[in-house]
Amino acid sequence: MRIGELAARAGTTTRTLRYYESRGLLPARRNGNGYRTYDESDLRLLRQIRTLQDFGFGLEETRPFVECLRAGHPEGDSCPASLQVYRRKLDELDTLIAELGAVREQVGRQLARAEAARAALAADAAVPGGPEPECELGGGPR
Amino acid sequence: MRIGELAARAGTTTRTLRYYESRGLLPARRNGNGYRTYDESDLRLLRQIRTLQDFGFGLEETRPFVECLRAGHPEGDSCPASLQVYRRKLDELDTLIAELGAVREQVGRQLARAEAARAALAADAAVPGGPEPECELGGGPR
DNA sequence: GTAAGGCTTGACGCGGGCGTCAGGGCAAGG
DNA sequence: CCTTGCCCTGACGCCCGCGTCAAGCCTTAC
Repeated sequence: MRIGELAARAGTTTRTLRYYESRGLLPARRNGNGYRTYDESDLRLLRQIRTLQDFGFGLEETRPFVECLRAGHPEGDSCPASLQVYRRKLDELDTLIAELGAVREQVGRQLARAEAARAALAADAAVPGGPEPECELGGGPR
Repeated sequence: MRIGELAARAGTTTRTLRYYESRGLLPARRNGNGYRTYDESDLRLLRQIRTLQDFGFGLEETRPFVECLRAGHPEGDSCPASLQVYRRKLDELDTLIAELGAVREQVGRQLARAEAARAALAADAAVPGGPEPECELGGGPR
């Protein structure tokens, strides 16, 4: 199988495969005319890489899985190094999710506060003698 | 106030301020010798930008807040455009958090599955006549 | 013969928010 | 006069995973 076919079968591009090879992740044999040649096991490695990438793993983080498969293990995560990557990733995810949750809460509070302030302004404006509108209020609470 | 002092007072760098100016976010007056000159209101704008940046807002997303302040409003989020940015950000955060949560779950399941598989292997190995260990099991469940 | 479609390497672009270096000016103090 | 310390502009670097263009070779079909 040549590079185009492998790329198509894995739902990626030839550029990506050459990039992986340049990183030493997915080396290829060459046939007589210099073309890269792959087999089914390469497809397996590639699919492992792609799955992890979709999970947000960096390329380097996929390396233990690939090496594990190449070592003949049944799954990419059959080796301790892969499990370590899983655990690190879980920690990272938990930390990140917690941070994002905190930010979300803060932003939500800011929004609520700002909306309340605008509502108060609008109420004042509706009262005779209240402060005049300060700006283009076109997009008020609708 | 010159650029160095403003940067120090906002806890950032001169490079950052020049970058903001290049993006049109924080323009500066110039004094006789070409030095940038800022006042307290610029510090206010800068602090607004930095706060939002810390929340993970992109620079462009801070623009409505800055313009709102410059228009004379009491807060950067006193204007409808800023509220819209808040809302978009909340949506983005919710989406992202949900995605990360899903990934976290998947990775967690993969880890559990892989660990169970290794435990089964270890158990087999402890049984006389079981399959021989396939690899360096040094990092088993500890 | 030639056009097509796949393959090769090499190299630049991108996005975001700056860091960092190069090369030079301005003002004050010893 | 010289140093020190601030300021200036311009430009390249970084991170990451590729996209995309350039220029050219191999093979097959017509």
